[in-house]
Amino acid sequence: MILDSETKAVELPEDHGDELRLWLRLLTCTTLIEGEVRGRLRERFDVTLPRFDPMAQLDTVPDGMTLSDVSKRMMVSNGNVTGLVERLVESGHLDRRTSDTDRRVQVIRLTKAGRAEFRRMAAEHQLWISDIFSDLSPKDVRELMRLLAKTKGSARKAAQKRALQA
Amino acid sequence: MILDSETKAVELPEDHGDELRLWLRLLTCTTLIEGEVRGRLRERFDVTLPRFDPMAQLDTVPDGMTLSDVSKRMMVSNGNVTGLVERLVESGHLDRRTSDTDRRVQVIRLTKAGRAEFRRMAAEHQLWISDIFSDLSPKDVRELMRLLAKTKGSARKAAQKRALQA
DNA sequence: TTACATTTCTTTAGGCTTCAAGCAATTGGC
DNA sequence: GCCAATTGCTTGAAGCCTAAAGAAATGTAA
Repeated sequence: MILDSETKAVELPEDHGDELRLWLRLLTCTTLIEGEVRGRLRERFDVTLPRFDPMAQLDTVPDGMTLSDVSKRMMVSNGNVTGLVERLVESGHLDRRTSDTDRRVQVIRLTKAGRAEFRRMAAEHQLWISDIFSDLSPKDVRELMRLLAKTKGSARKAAQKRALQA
Repeated sequence: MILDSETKAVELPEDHGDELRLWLRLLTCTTLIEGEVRGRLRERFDVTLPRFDPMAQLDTVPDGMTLSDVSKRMMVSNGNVTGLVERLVESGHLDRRTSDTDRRVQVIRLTKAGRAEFRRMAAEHQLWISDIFSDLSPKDVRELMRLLAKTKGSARKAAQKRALQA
């Protein structure tokens, strides 16, 4: 604590460089891994990462979910999902119908073929990820999980704070 | 170690779920923070994140760099940078000229106005980042830096391995 | 009921991004 | 010198993405 001549606490201009460097490193890691996954998906299955993602969400449930659910889970805009789903329905991976109880709602789910294809891709995908992280010990993985959970919480809090101001 | 009836080592089907969960959490953190930064840049300065990024790269050097340098540092495609730079030159933030010694090379740098505007944005940007990570202790930050460095190395190694196969 | 707000999804405009192909300049053998 | 390979960048096609506006259905409350 620094005190000025009148013995009041004074704010020192803090250094925020560490956090910035941390953010840049986080971004580098994600970009690197995402690019690697994107490339392998294209090479191996001729599919794009944006097409893979909604299928991954839908594979976690048996009876489909709404467009809003998918867009929230993927953290992308609604309009984006509309287009992605359109193409995935077109290609036969997804099935789409209007909800019986609320005609605004579109329920989408994997077709049988879509789920089968996704499962094949997901199995390899998981091995790639495991390979990408292979230098990390189990302890590293646990510790990283913990710190990223903390980061996620902190980021959400900051986002919340801004949302309330607006 | 598991041995089968003939006393040879046997591979157990390993569980790779932890790494997958780690990757998803990493991705969530990045998406969350990126969205937050994007939103604040737009609100506060009416600028997009993709326009901010090349300026950040160019602010680190006094005399500009080549398009290739920017694209490598940003880890995006060459064609992408061509378009971004085009718009930033258009808006007066960047200055662009052909190299004297190699006429294929385009050297770009911040204009005086571009640098001034970037510095204003960067100062706030750093505070946002600091705010976003504010729940993390200095020790957390150091530890996360260390683990992400390890992750980066591991990912690069995996990418390298694949590049050699192709 | 009527009016208003909210929710869900689509549409539009504009910009971002990749991949692949292609052009021009340079470099490195020979 | 000459040719082939490489390097630096641009272009074109397709798809991805957001923000904002709008349409349709539902919820709420006088």
